[in-house]
This record gives sequence, C-alpha cells and structure tokens, in this order.
Amino acid sequence: MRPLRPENAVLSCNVFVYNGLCRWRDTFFTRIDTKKVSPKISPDIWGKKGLQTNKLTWQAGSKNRAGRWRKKYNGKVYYFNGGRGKSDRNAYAAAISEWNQIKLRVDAVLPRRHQAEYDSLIETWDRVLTWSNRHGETQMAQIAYEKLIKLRSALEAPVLKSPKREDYLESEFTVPTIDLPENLLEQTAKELKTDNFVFPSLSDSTIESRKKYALELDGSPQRILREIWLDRLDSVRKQSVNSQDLLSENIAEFIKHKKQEVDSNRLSLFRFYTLELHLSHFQQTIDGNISISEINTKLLLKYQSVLLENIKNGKWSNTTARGYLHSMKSFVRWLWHIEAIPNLPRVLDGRVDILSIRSGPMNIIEFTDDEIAVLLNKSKGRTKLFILLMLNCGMTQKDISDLRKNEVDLSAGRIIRKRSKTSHHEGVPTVNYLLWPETLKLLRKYQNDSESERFLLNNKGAPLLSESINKNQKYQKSDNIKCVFDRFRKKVGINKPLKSLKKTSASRLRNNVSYNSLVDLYLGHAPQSMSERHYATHPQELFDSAISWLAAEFKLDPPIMKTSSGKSKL
DNA sequence: TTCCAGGTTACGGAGCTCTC
DNA sequence: GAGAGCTCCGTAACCTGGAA
Repeated sequence: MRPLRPENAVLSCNVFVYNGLCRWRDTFFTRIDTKKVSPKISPDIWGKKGLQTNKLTWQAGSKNRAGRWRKKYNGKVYYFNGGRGKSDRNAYAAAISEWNQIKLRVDAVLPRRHQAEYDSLIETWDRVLTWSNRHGETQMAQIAYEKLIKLRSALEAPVLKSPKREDYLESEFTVPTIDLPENLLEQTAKELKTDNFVFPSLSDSTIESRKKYALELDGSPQRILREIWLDRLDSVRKQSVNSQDLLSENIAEFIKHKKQEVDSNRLSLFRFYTLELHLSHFQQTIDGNISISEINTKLLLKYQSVLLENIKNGKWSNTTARGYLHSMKSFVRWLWHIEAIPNLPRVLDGRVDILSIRSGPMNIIEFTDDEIAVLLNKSKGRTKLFILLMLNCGMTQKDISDLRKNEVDLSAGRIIRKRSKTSHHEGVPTVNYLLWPETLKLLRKYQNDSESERFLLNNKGAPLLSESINKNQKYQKSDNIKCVFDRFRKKVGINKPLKSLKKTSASRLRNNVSYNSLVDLYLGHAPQSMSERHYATHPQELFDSAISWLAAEFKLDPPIMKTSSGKSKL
C-alpha cells in the first residue's frame, strides 16, 4: 500500500502513517474542545482593589433611616452600622472589623473558586516531581518544579484565577493546534476514493465519540508518552511511604528541634527562620514525599546542581547558594546523628570537596572624602549621631541599638564594649574607644533617661533595632537606623550602604603604616595570629592616637586625651 | 594556613500604611 | 491622590571556631 498523503493536509496538519493505517492526531478534536471549554479567567466579583483593601461602600440614608456601610460578597449583601454618618471614622472602623470577621467565616465555609482544580494540579505535578527525581529525569523534574512554584504562588493571590491550559500535565504532550480547512474531511475522503479507500463517516458523531475514536486510533509519540506518564504517576501513588520516613515529616521534626533551641537561647530567631526557609526550598525542590531512605549522594548532588543553576542564571550569589547547601547538609547530618538514616552520604565526609559551593569575591565599598564631608555637614541630630558612632567606633546598627548605659563613660569620653554580633565568643576583645567631641556631645543629648538599660532608644521608647515572631508565626524585624539613614542619603544623593561607614574607617587605618595593626581591634574582631592571641596586650595609647588621627582624616575636631597623670593633651 | 560549618547582621526592593 | 514613611522578607556579606 502506498502512503496515504492528501497534499493539502500533509503540510498543515498531523496526518501520518502508523501500522499501515491513516491516523489523525487529536489536534482536530482538541480545537473543538478548546472552543467548548473556554480557559477564560472568571470575572472578579467585586473588583481587585475592593477585594484587596476590604473597603466598604457608603449607602446614604433616606427619610428617617440612617445611612449605613454596605458590602457585597459572593452575591450576598452585608450591611453595617453607619454611626453618625459617612465621616464617622469609629463607625467605619467597627464596620471594617465586623466585615473582616464575617469574611473569615464565609471564606472558611466556602471553598475558593478553582481551589479543587489547583489542588489536583499540584498533586499531579508533585507526583511528576517524585517520579522524575527517583528516576533521574532532570528535565521533567525542572518543569514540574517550576509548575509547582507557579501554582503555589497563584494560590496566594486574593482572587484565584482559572488555571491555564499549560498548567495541566497533558499540555506537555499536546501537539500545537493549527488551522485546518473547513471541508478537510470531505476533501480528503474525495481524494482517497481514487485509491478505493473507504473513509469512515463522522457526520453523526458527537464531540465525545470523536475524541474517543481519535484516542483509539492515535499512536502518536505524544500519545504514547502521555500514557507512559499516566502509568508512572499511578506507580508513584501506589508506593506509599511510612509517614515517619517522609522527608517532609523529618524536616518538620528538625525545625521543631531548632525551635526548642531558640526557646532556650541556644539559637537566634533569625537562624531558625533561615533554616526553615532553606529546608522548605530543599523539600520543594527534591519533593517532600520521598522517604529519607532515598537520601543519597546522587540526590544531594542533584540539589547542589539546582543551586548552581541559580548562580549561573544570576538569580543568586554564591553566598546565598552556599547558605542553602549548608542548611541542607546540616539537616542530613542531624538525620544521621539521631540514627534516622543508617549511613551518612559519602559526599558529607569532611575530607571530600564535592558537595560545596565557594563564596564569591568580596565587594568592598567605601565613602570618599567628599562624601564623608557631605554626610557630616548635612546631617544633624540622631542621624549625625548614628553616622559618627559608625565612623568613630566601627559600629553597626545592631551595636548602636544594643549599646548599654554601663558601656558608655561620658565623663571619660569613652565607649568600652564587645561587638554585639560576637560578644558571646571568648576570643573577641573588649574595645576601649575614645570618643570624638561631636560624638560625645550628641550622645549626651540623646541618651535615654528611662529605666531601660539601652543607652539609645527610638522616639517611641523602643529599641532602635528589633526582631520578633509575629502572631502569624512569621519572623519580622524593624531597623530605625537604616530607615533614618536611607531617607537622609536619598536627600543628599549618596547611594552607598550604611555599613560602608565602618569599612571606610577601617580602610583608613589599614592604609596607615603606624596604625594598620589595629584594624582588627578597631573592628572588634578576634585576633587571628597566635602571637596576637596569646602574647600581645591591647596598646591603648596607640589605639587612642589612631582614633584621634581618624577624626583629623574626616576633618573633625580631635578628642582631648588624658595622660596617665590625668593631664589633658591634644 | 586554609577551608568548612554554623552562625549573625546588613542591604534593598516591593508593597502597604499614613498623612496632608 | 500623591508622596513620605514603614514593614516585611529574601538575599548578601561577614564572622568565629575548629578540623585537617
């Protein structure tokens, strides 16, 4: 039999020969389906802006009836007390509060539109990810991972839009749709008649029967691939993992363990938050539904390659990817320590340098003389104090916020303390900073008179920098000093970060042959060499002299230093 | 001395809130 | 309504101690 190739069809659609029969891919039927089930996004019930802000509509009163606030939601109208009128803020606030409570109740009872579709899609792509990870299908794993991120992100939107065609697994196996002539079937049948071929009549068929018929005939690579994947997903569903062995369960257990460390002050809140963030990424990338028994070198290297890909794409720096890798390694080691896994993957052996990401080059930014002059001449009040403390004492926001009353000696003009960040380390020095006259003057002016141990507080009497876990169990922090400096630097047109102030002072000392040995002391770092660690004492007079020299470098008045006999000298 | 593990703090952009 | 101010949160940078 010679190939059956209608000329006008072979170039424009998917007619091909399979097992000696003329086959049609389901493209034609797909087009019919597309028309019937429109992927159009459902209309927003009451507008994006309204939904986001929960604003209410004022309904004016008439005759003896007072005005009131109104909200229409999911087709139902709710009314709230209007108080003394539209300008009654208290009544509006009460109405908003009441509406929020009603909305919570309504939303809890009514599932969101399209929620079920999203749940099903996420479940499907989850299984695709599981299968792909288990069998080394990196390309499909990447697709599944990206689909999951997209779908989960869409779920967080206030209004859930209808999933798109490409969100479905089937879209991966569908041949692109093309335009076919209206009378294609008739034309083809006519041409085939010349070869005594009887084309089946579809005139009385339905869309469903055509689709079924097409599927029965369809032996296309796409169809075969789709069937293979449906089989694979089915096998994933059948392989049930004991919940105690699930990766997700063990990560949750690890996080719980770390939370206990936070509660007992053995771990900072932010470190806890970081671990949670990193392991959540690990779980989503690798798939939380695998068993921890499947954690092996190959799997860990696969995760590393995802991180390296993020560096390559410019999405992350080496430092960030390195942090994610370290958190994952820490978790796997913990699994081994608690004997949840019998063996530690060999790449986690300290002598092996395979599973690691190195930090990138450091980017040191310093202020120029002109910029320092602008900062010091145009700033005033608290802003100037913060800038001076950073230049004078190499402080960061955290150091300024943590500065205690017993660490400041106003009469001697000194701050004597360990850096906040490293204060719990034994090797870190307690540094005695001589204060410049301007720094001292502003410290006196802004010192906190309340009972709080902190020397400086914000306008509300709270710490200048704070961190906490909010009611939604989310980590949050507030940094007044950064905010103050950001506003100021925008005003004066300087675009360098706050920490560069400290770096600028350190750099000036490093470039001075008389003082370059004092840089670590100025920064409050632990001595690095053996001789510094064990034999040397802090050369206080030399250090005072260095701090005075720094004042001159920045065109500031030098401090008055007192000699050992108590006499003052410049 | 170098590198890694485990940890802390700073930066910056997006989006929300407040104020005029 | 516009702009200033503030909050949130993920990324980047940096630090110490210890092992090899």
